[in-house]
Amino acid sequence: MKTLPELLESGVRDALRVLYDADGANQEITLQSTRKEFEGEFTVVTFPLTRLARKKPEVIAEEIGAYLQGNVDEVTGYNVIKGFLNLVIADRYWTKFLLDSAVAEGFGHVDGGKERVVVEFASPNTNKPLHLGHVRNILLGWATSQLLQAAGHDVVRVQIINDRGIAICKSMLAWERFGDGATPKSKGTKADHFVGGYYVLFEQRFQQEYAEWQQSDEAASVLAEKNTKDLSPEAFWKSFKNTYFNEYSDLGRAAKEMLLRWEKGDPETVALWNRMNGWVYEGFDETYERLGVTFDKVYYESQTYLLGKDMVEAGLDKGVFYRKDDGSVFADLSDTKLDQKALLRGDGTSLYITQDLGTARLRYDDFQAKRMVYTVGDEQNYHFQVLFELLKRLEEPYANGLFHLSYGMVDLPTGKMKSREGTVVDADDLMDEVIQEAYQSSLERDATSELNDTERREIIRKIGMAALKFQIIKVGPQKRMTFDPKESVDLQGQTGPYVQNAYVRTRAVWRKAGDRDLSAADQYRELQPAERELISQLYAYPTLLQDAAANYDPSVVAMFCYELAKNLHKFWHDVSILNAETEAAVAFRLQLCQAVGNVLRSGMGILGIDMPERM
RNA sequence: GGCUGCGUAGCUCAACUGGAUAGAGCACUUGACUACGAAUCAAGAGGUUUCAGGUUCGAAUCCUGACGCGGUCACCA
Repeated sequence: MKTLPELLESGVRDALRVLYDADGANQEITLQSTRKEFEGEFTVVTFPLTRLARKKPEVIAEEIGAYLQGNVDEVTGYNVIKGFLNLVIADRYWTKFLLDSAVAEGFGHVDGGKERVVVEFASPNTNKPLHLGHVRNILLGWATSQLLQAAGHDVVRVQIINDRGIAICKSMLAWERFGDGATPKSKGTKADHFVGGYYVLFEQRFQQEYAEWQQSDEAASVLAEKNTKDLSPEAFWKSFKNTYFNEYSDLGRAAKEMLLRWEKGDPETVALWNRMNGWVYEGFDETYERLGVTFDKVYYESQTYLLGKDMVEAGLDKGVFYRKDDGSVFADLSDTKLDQKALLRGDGTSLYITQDLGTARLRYDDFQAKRMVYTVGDEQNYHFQVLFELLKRLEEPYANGLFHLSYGMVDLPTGKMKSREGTVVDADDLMDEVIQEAYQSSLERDATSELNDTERREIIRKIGMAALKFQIIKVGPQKRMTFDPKESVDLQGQTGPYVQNAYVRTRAVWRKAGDRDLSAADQYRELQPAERELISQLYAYPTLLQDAAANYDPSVVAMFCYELAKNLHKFWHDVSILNAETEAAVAFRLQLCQAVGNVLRSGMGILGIDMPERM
């Protein structure tokens, strides 16, 4: 069966041929949904048709409108405003569509049959707990993976955890030296926070050591000798910090030695590393569960950081990379404005980018997916441009299916989050706060007072999480966003709870309706404006999911849910459901509530937001 | 500085990828619960889309330049 846009488009082409004897085959027909303030559901823009028809836009619109009304069954009316032809679709088309298609469970979703796609998101380091930045990443990545799945793809969810390197060694060293054998259990601290605490402790001790050292004779001579730019002592010491860590610091040396021992596979070091990372994963898993996300496979950098060298060799054989005299390997990407990029060091060891080459291949071997999505912040745009270009030059079979799902950083009202300044918003704290907010708000209402404590807590959790998730996902991914944790999140207006409330209304009316004969629904004839609005919006849902998936953009699903909820609220206000004038109207409106409720639950489900039955 | 992204109501964000009078929410003002749930609805006010040119039937959107704010420019990850 043809869709409405298809019907209307071919109708317009017919009209062009019949009315103007013009071949419209190559003519783009601009069709859009009609703006709220005008009557109709679809609009044809006639400005572009003036050349074919050789008439004024208004005249063309009038003539095509008349033609469509006369020749296309689904069009029962039209109106013309300037060059815009607004078309009114028949009530019986809408009622049939609702009862035949839209009320069905799973409406809008496509079942399988498409490509397999790997979606990577989260991908934290193990030295500190998850924060607000990770939250955006995780929500975005999860929603996108759900969206791709709803659009019919076979989705594999993965993350790669950076579990090695100097950072985790700092935590290990601090724990070893200052920890007194404490464990998360003995301290009663969430395990990843426990480990993160030692990372912070290391930094504090290091700063202390550095400050003391600055008073020494050695420091005085370093200052005299190396402060060539004549900086103030404070400024110089700030810029000298890395050098100090690498060349003078006891703690720095100890951390680096630990890293070396780890790389050599020293059993004691590896055991400590396993123990501390194990704690971190325990904590991460709790946070992931609270956020409602899961992974099909977890990769660890400790297992992938040596990969990719063979691909570099292959690239050398192919002649797409070159080796310098000192033994280092480079790719010349200057023809694509990406400059020269190092792939192997002079000593033959690999780099970040090398590892990513290898990991891409590894994933392809694991899943045979020709599409892979990387959910990573926009600070790494350049990195991924280079990575994808390299994989293309290596002629990897999946090279054309790679997508960097880039998103903007999350700022606080006070500016950027800085771990040094302690302004980082912790993920677990944030969730606690929004749920607390939802709790306060629920105290002012009594809609759930007949439920027991467990049930109420569960509802409040759903409301708080909906507020948080919706607030973040509704913003387009590439946009940098400001998030105010103090005001936590709103529960009214353009929010998750607002959408939930619309859903809860559709459920409440059904509870009240009880068992009822709905067979009269198809006798319903004259649609109210609020009903037409809702149905034509439902009609757009399947296409919207496909478009959103093609653009990797869950924010449009969020905005759609909001608009649908808004129209449901208006409908609720404008018409009676159970007290409607006829039995047909009651039955039809109940079905409409059912369909809207289903779509709201579906759309919000894609975003990772649960719907309560009451609130 | 090179490359790159962004600049829309007091604030947080939209604008179907070039279409109508640039829309929502928050905050502010004002109405609506004896009603299927008021976490709701209705109304008001709020704009030279940073600025200056250009392209065309038509520009927040495309081009050029200026100003402002990010990101990135390691044989780091």
